[in-house]
Amino acid sequence: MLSIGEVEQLTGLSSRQIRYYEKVGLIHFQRTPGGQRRFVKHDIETLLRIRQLLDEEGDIEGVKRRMEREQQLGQKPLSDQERAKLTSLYPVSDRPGLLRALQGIEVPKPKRPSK
DNA sequence: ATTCTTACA
DNA sequence: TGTAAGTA
Repeated sequence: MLSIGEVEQLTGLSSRQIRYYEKVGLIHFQRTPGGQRRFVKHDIETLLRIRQLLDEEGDIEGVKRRMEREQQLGQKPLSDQERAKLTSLYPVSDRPGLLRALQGIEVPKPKRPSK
């Protein structure tokens, strides 16, 4: 599971935007007992999708309508091509890491110097 | 050090 | 949307 800080770093979205999308009901996240948000692969995809739709639609309502319609039609797994497009719309700090995260590969996090 | 919510130049 | 404030 990823923290909001890691998701910011990974997607280039601000924590403000992430929390706002949740606030308006476009997405919801799991919470730790302490109330902190926890993110999984699918959340990353959805967050990037929201930003993409927001650009196309202009407002939150437009995004909501399109997301509802997609739900009714059923979601399909992202192709490598769609993944590439989704991650190249905006600058991200670690695109290779983002691509791996979207494919479910564990992204190594900087840890304590063990040597 | 991080994250969370609320409020506002 | 950014950011400051006061917590957990």
